[in-house]
Amino acid sequence: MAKKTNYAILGILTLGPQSGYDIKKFIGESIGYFWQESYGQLYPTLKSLVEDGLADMHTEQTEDGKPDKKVYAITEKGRQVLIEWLARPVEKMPVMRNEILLKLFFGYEVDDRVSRELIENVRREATTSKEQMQVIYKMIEEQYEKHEGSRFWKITVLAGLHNFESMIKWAEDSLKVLDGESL
Amino acid sequence: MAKKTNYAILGILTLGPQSGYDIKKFIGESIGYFWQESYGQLYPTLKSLVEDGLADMHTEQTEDGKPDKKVYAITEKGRQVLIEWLARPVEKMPVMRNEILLKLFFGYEVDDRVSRELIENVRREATTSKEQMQVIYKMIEEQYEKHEGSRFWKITVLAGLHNFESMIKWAEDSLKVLDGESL
DNA sequence: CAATACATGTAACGCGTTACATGATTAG
DNA sequence: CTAATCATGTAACGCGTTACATGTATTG
Repeated sequence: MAKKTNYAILGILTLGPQSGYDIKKFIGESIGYFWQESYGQLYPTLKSLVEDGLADMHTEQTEDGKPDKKVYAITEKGRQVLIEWLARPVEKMPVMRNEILLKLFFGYEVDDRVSRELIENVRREATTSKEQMQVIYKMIEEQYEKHEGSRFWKITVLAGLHNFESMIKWAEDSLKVLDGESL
Repeated sequence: MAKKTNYAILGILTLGPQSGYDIKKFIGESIGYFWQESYGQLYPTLKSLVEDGLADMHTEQTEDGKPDKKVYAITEKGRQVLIEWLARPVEKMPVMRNEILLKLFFGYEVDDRVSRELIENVRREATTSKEQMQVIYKMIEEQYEKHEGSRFWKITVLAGLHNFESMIKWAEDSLKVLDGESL
């Protein structure tokens, strides 16, 4: 049960019974900016959750030619396993491998314009992402205020917001440093 | 040559000929907060770099019982491959999987104290890391000002600095949101 | 006396992505 | 008419970590 995918799925199932396809879609529309799953992980994991008694499955007929929809629901045991994981402290933050920083670190090997473009690209993308985060934040405030999860969802969006904000500031500072200015 | 390890090693070799052991050590003392390599990757990759003519290797006798030190140096071809990679735009930022945010997202399933502790832990660790980054930044200013790489190294340290700063701010804001305050 | 630094390497394992396989329906 | 959406799944592949294997010298 070490694999995080298990817990991600169990967590999403607390929001209601749904299919693998639904889960993938939900991820894309909510936690996608800090978590993702592929079908190659999703479907086998759902199967194993049922085998371990952490989820139940029942099929739903869809009259037309589509394959039967398999709807999964979290069990009481599953909820307990999830809660136990949530309460466990995070072992260690895995050291991210940041390709952009790696390239910048060796920037002395190339023309300054190469590094400058790299940084400006980050600024552009971070600016767009920040705006999206702001929209999502307002959406939660307006549409999910009553939901028991709203405070927690705001917190995760806030993380993205602060992160992209810091990237924008970093990009601006970095361009100055590139030009030889001292901060 | 898709594997990033290749370029990381080639980049480090631009700073001078060195062994696999040296490279690992260098990573730990410099880019370790955004890049890491294990011996399981390092040694086989070094071998393949030599096979591809991107690096040269010669052994150095160490009189005592230690194994012969294998010193690697980047070749002209290796430098060209590195530069070509540096100039290539970053394809896509790989979506990080952030376990802390995943836990917080499902915070409604547990007592608030669980989430609060998670956040306070982040703040503590980020505070320590930020201070370390500040020390490193000053160290670069004082000891490497003359090196052609200093501007680029400052930029990468700045990224860590901004990142940890934003995590601290996020943690503070999040604790307020947890208490029901609106931002 | 134990742990850490020095020094190199391989094998096994697990996780995660991508590509493949299939096929109907609906929206542009 | 073509692309996207709905819907499930498997197989292959690659990357990266961890554990194993070996052995000396130095530092605390």
